[in-house]
Amino acid sequence: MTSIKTRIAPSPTGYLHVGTARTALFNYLFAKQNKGEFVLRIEDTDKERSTKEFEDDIKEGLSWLGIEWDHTHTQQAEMEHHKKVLEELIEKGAAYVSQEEVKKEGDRPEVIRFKNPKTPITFKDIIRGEVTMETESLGDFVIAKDMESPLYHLAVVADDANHNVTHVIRGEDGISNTPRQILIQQALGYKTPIYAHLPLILAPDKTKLSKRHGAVSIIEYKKMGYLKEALLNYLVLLGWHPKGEEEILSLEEMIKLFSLESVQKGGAIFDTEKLNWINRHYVGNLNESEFEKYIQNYVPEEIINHSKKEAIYELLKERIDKASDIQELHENGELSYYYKEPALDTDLIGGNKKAPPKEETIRHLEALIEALNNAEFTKEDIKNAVWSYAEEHGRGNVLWPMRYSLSGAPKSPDPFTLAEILGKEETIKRLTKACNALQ
RNA sequence: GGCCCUAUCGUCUAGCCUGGUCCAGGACGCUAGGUUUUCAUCCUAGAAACCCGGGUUCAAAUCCCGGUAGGGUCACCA
Repeated sequence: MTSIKTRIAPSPTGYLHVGTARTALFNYLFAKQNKGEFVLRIEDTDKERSTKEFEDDIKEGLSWLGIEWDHTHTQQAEMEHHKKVLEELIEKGAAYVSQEEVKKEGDRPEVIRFKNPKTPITFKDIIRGEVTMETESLGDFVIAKDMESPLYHLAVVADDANHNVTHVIRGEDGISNTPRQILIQQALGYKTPIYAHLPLILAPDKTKLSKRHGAVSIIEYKKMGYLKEALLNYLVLLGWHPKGEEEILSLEEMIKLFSLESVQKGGAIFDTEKLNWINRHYVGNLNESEFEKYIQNYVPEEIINHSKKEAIYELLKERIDKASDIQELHENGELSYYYKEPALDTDLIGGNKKAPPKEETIRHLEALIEALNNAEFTKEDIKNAVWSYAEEHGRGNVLWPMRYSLSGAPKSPDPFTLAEILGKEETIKRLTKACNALQ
C-alpha cells in the first residue's frame, strides 16, 4: 500500500481565509490519521498577482493554527518540470500551439491548448460518490500561455503527479475543474488521485465567502483574540461532526475521530455566535497566567497595574467571548470604575426602576458605611457585615445603591466583589459621595 | 443559459447506506424560571426541522421518480 499524501495548494493572490484554513485542516487530519504526509504547495504560476505578502500570510496563518506541513514548495520552482510535461504533451499530439485572436489587453497571439478528446469523465469522490461529467463543452482549453508560462490545470496535474499526491481534498468549487485535470492526466498516462470535494463555507447570505463578506485573513481572527484551539475546533465542525455528542475537540482528538467519509455534502454557513461560544469555552480553561498573557494587549494600563488585578481578571474572564471584547467593555465604561471614581447619576443611585424614596436610600447608604467601617475587607466579611441589614430592608433596595455607588454603572459585578477590589478606604469614600449627592 | 453539486430546527448537525426502536437526538442562538440586587457565569425547562408531489412497502426522514429551491463553475486567475 502506497503511503498517503495530501496537500493544500493555495495561490498567494489572497489571504488565508477560513475556507482555505478548513480545507487545510481536513487535509492535515486525513494525512495524519493515516500516517501520511501533508504538503503545502504555493500555487504562484500567476506571476503578476502572486505576492510575497500573501504567501507569508498563508504560512503565518497555518503555523498559528498549528497545521504543520511536512514539505513546502512553490510552483515557480517546478518550472523546468512543467516545461517538460508541456513538451511531452505536444509531442504526443495531446496539446498544440494555437494561433489566437487578440481580444483583450494582455492576450497573446499564440497559446498552448489541450486537444480535448471530449470523452465523458467519471471520477470517484469520497464525499459525493461517483461523479460523471461531459467534457464536450470544455473545448480545447488553454493550458499554458507559452512554454515558460503554464496555467493552473497543467501545473496542478504535473505537480500532484510529480509529488505523488494520493488524495486531492479541496473545496467544492474545484469539482468542475476535475474533468479537465483528469483529461490531462490521461493524456500523460498518470494515475488519477482520489478526490474529495468539501462543501463550501458560506457567508450568512448563503453565498460563497468573498472579500467583502468574511474572506478575511485567519490572522485577523487572531488579532480579534480568538484562540487557535477554538477556531480549529469550530472549523472542524463545519461540514463534519464527531459520532458522539461531545463537540469540544483537541487537535489530537480530531486526528483520531475525523472521517472523510462522513463529511457533509451541503454548504455550511459560518456562524460567529457559535465560534464565540467555543472560544469562550477555551478561554474559561485558561489558567491565571495564561489568561493574563492572553488579554495583555487589550487591557488598559490602569488594570494591569492594579493591585487587585487577579480578582479583576477573574471577573473579566466570565464576561468575554474573546480578548478584544475587553476593549468594548472599556469603551462602555465597564472597566474604569475599578481604578477611577465613577460619575454618578443621582436618579440611578436608588435603583433603576421602582427606586424607593431617596431619604430611604440615604439611610441605607449611611447604614452601609457604618457597617463597613467596622468590617474586615474580604468579600466574605463584607457580605456578612451587610447581609442581615439587606435582608431586612430588601436586598434590591440596599444592594443596588451599594453596587451603583461603587461602579456608577447599570451593569457590573456584585457589590461585595467590587468592594473587596476597591478596598475599604475607596469603598467608604464612594459610598459617602453617593450619600452626599442625594442630600 | 450549459454543465455539476446540494436539500433535517434560525445556524452547525445526528439519524439515511442495512426502511419500523424518530409524533426526529445533540450543540449554538432564542424564550422562561432559578442560583444571595443589576450585568455576566452557571443550572433547569421550553419553543423550534425531515423542501414539495407522486410511487414502492404492512411501514419512509430513510428506497425510486418528478418538480422546486439554493449553491458552484463556465478566463491567455487559481
